[in-house]
Amino acid sequence: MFNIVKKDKYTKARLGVLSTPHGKIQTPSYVIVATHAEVKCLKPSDIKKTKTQVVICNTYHLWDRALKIQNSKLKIQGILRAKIPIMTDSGGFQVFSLGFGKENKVGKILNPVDKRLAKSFIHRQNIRITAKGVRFKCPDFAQAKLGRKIEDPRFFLREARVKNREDWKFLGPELSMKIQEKLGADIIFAFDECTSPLDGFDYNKQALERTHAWAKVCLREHKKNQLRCSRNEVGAPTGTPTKSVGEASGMLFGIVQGGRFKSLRVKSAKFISSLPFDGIGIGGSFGKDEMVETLKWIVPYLPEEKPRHLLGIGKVEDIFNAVEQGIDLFDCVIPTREARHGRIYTKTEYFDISKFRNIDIPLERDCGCSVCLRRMTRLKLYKLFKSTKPIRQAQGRRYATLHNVWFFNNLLGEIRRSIKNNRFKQFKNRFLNQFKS
RNA sequence: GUGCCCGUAGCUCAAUGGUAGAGCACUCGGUUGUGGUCCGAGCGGUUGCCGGUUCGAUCCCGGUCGGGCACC
Repeated sequence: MFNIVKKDKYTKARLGVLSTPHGKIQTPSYVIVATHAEVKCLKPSDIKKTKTQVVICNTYHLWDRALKIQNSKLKIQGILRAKIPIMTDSGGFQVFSLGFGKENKVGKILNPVDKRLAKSFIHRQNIRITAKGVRFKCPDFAQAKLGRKIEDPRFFLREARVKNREDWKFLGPELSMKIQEKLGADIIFAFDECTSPLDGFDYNKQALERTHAWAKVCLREHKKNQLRCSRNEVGAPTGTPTKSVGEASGMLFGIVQGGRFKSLRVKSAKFISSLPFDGIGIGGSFGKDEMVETLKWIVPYLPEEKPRHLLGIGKVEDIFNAVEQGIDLFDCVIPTREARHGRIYTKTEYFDISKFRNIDIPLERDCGCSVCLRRMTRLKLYKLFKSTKPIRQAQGRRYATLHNVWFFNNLLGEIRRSIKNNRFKQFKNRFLNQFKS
């Protein structure tokens, strides 16, 4: 259930409220990433200290855990205790990140260096994509940790078990829906194929056909699950759904793909919009400076009344640009990952904490986050990050994460207020002028 | 006092009679639907000191200084 409260007079920005079984989300909103059902470095009780309204977990990474769940109630421990709305991503991005990105060392945002280094032949050895879905090679966790856990004797036992297991795992739209229903999130995504920024038109065209076919499968599966769900709830013998789409179980968002090609993006926007999804996700790869252009192609074809989620974006500047183009939700690893790596965001800059060994000033002036309120200084945080004691390092990462997540959620709060006051554009210009990226 | 072992990058250690390597630390970049301390690059050395053997010694030999262990 999505209500648009206000539309900005001067841009496409809009203010809304997205209602879910676990609470309301004020939009535009940042969605904090909790891939493995936890926000890394934070305790569940920390999450509410960060103004977080909603988190996103990942189907692929919770695959094994999800299938052990017996009933369809929310069982994602950790996040469950935070009692906030949850999204789950479908696993479609892992088609790119594990199958292509890892192998070719290319991110979904293509920067000029990657472009220069781009190989003419694109490897996709770790995945096999068919009309029915995707086979992933050696997806097990332990495999990737080979280097790190080599000294742990228990590792070899684990390793032996992995080797005996099936080397390939298959994920398609049906299974993705099943896993996401098991996880019981408030908002789930259709299974899609995220292509690489190096893929050409022909490949993207084929991939888009798959994504569109899978979108229909996802809707069909989702409807089945809802029928089952509503029957269970009222105990009625017939399968007549008593609730509208998006209420009985999680809302389902379709995903627009099409890579860097206008005709494909437009085609996808029209097609996904024509289907009875509860919201629209925008996925895929962009060139470094092509995001706004891509949104300008897509957004005019999206239904006004449905929420729009831009997948995997946000740097500060990108957020302002996306909101301006009419985006309501984003998720991104930037606040959490950069915090763990000692990059701290403030209203005027983002800086590396390792450069503050001799300077003792507040983390940020006039910041309301729980860490700054406890008078954390850059020197103190520096010492935690540089400590030889793992527990102190973990403390440092936790404080950095608390601060960064609060910063981004608070920034979105300020953006919402500016839209409410018809001052979005001024706020954007003022903020970006003083923010050194 | 006698015997044995060890002195190599800021730290912990490799290596070989033929241009001395790694990890950590440090410096600078990077991170966009997360495989949790990440990724990339850079800086860094008269191999304790003095002599000898050798075309060539960090390595072999002698001395010396410093550290450790054992014994008297």
